[in-house]
Amino acid sequence: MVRGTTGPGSSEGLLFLTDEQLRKGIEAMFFAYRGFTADPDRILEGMDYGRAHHRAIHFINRAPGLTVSSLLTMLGVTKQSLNRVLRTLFDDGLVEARVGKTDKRERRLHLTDKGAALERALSDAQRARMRAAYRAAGPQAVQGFRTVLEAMMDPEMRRQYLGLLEDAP
Amino acid sequence: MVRGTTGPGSSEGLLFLTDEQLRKGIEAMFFAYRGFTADPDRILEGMDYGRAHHRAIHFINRAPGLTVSSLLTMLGVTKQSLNRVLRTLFDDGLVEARVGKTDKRERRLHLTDKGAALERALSDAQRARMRAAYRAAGPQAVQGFRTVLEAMMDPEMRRQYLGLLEDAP
DNA sequence: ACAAGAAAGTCAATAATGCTGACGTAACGG
DNA sequence: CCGTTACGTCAGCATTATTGACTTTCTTGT
Repeated sequence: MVRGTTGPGSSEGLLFLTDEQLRKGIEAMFFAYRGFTADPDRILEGMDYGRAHHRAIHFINRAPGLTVSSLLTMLGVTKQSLNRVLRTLFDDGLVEARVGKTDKRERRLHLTDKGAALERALSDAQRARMRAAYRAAGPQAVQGFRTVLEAMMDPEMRRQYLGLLEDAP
Repeated sequence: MVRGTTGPGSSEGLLFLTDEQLRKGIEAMFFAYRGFTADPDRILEGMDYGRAHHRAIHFINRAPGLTVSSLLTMLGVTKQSLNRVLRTLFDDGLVEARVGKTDKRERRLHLTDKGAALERALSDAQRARMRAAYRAAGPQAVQGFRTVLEAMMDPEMRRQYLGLLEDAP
């Protein structure tokens, strides 16, 4: 479906990028992102949490012991905004903060068992969808998918993203 | 971390999908979507509009003469939510509604010249980013990108999406 | 012809997520 | 000791979304 009118360019080295093709890409992003968030949203709905909580939980699980300000940078929100979310996660015993060892001003964030359980539920759902999409699309498509997404990020975000890939704990 | 020297599976027919690989895909979606919306957001900020207005304008431009309920379905929001957005667009003279020809209950939505101008500004910015990403990634990657995104949509959204591709008015 | 129902608009209340600005506390580092 | 950093918090506000209830206008099936 990508080509339609195009045909050419697709297989060769040249890209014929019509506005029409670009718009299809834009709409694909829009609809796909809805699908991407649909499953976790469904799980979270009615349990007093939302997407913001999911994102916080995701990154705390991804890099246990990260500081509040690191999380702030990753999520790209203000500390006031994040704080509201973190407070409910503390209160509900999903996340705990440990005072930094070398720098006692820092709060190192960790998931509790309860928090890890919710994280698993959320990411299982999201991974299942991702896995299905990957399977349906095939290996080459997966490679291309990641490549385009990476190119679409702001340089700063890309740095974040690649940074995450490196520092395997 | 099975991947490391990945190589495997990538070129053959088999997919080795570790949780680690899937998580990378998930984070790529997250960071890329931020980039995807960053440029239009920048344009809209401080002019009293937000992402919701952008989306409405996009689809009205995409399918001029569409009805309110079609737009509702595409955007996946409630009519009360959409109405607030549409009202400001009417008031500011960016969108106009024409009574349906065969069914007078319908309001067929169109962009005014002013609305079309804003649409162009918004989509130029978004297309520029998309074009740059496509160029950087190459033709094969573009194909894969669209394929995976399509597979990631909910079936209903995919129908919408494919429907849009066909009915070029 | 008339009732059922669809398309659209509206009022009101509520929630989640984001923002800015202003302060306060504790701890690090020179 | 003093400036800066890390974090938390209070207050106020905007945007985008939700549900529920109700009205007007118009189409359609019996």
